[in-house]
Amino acid sequence: MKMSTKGRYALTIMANLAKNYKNNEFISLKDISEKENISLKYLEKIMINLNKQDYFITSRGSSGGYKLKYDPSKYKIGDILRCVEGDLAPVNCINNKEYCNKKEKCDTYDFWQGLYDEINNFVDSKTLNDYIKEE
Amino acid sequence: MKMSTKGRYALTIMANLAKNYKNNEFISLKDISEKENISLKYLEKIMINLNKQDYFITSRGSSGGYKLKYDPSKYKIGDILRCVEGDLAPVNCINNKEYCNKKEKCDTYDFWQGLYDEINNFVDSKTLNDYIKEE
DNA sequence: TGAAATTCCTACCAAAAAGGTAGTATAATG
DNA sequence: CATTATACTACCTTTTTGGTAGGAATTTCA
Repeated sequence: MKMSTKGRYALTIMANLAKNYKNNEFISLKDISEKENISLKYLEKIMINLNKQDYFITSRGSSGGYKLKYDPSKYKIGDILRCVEGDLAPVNCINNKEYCNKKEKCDTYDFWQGLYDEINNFVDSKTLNDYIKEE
Repeated sequence: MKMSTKGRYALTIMANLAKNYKNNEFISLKDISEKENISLKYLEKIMINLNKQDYFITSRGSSGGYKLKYDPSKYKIGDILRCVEGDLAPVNCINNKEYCNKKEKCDTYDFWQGLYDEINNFVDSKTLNDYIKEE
């Protein structure tokens, strides 16, 4: 039950931007790519998803890049992860009635629902602000 | 971040055996396979992993099968899942120092560790007894 | 003004993991 | 001794993961 690199790298990107929030410069993906040793092209691809949200102010060209549009405390880590990973349900039958057509609820359903709630509660209780505070 | 069918089916198998604990008959995988509509051969493969633990009394041949060796309350769901899925860490760098050779701890490390703890605490707080009580 | 730097966008691809199937040996029952 | 069930090994197809490649469009800066 692993988070994919998409989720991990998305949080890494956001963390880098959060740390730079008070400094008013743009941060380029190239900077993050070099600092974190992750392929630039792969970061770009992940950024396409993140950028569908109302998360950033962007600028192209030399000395361009991204910066957070809002205060870091406004960004729930759960939202960031769901944005690139999709729903965080540990099994498909949660939130997806078409996946399982059994008439009766499975014996194991409540357990999976409980785990799902636990995961969501945790990731939604953390924001980018909590995160950079640990510096 | 999905649990694989191995984890789901393993819990399904164990739940079936737990429900049958007070009845002293063996339950065959064929019974479970038909009841739950899962391939028998796949269940056998999953059972090979579970059977490496000291979980069952088994019997081959006609009217054979499996039954739980101990009281259902002795089986933590976390242990069952880890048995077939491996470690439940959401990212590889937890519990696997060879995976990441960075000298300094990543900014995101504490978040992932926290999620890992949350998941383990939940799955280890549930046993097969909790589970069948919900019937 | 033009070269360099950067985001933005689409397509493709190789390796790994998921999710099985097949076949056979071994053991117990009736 | 036929049937039923576990025990074990090998193989295989599809999907997902984790990228790469190439080339716009846009902005800056020398």
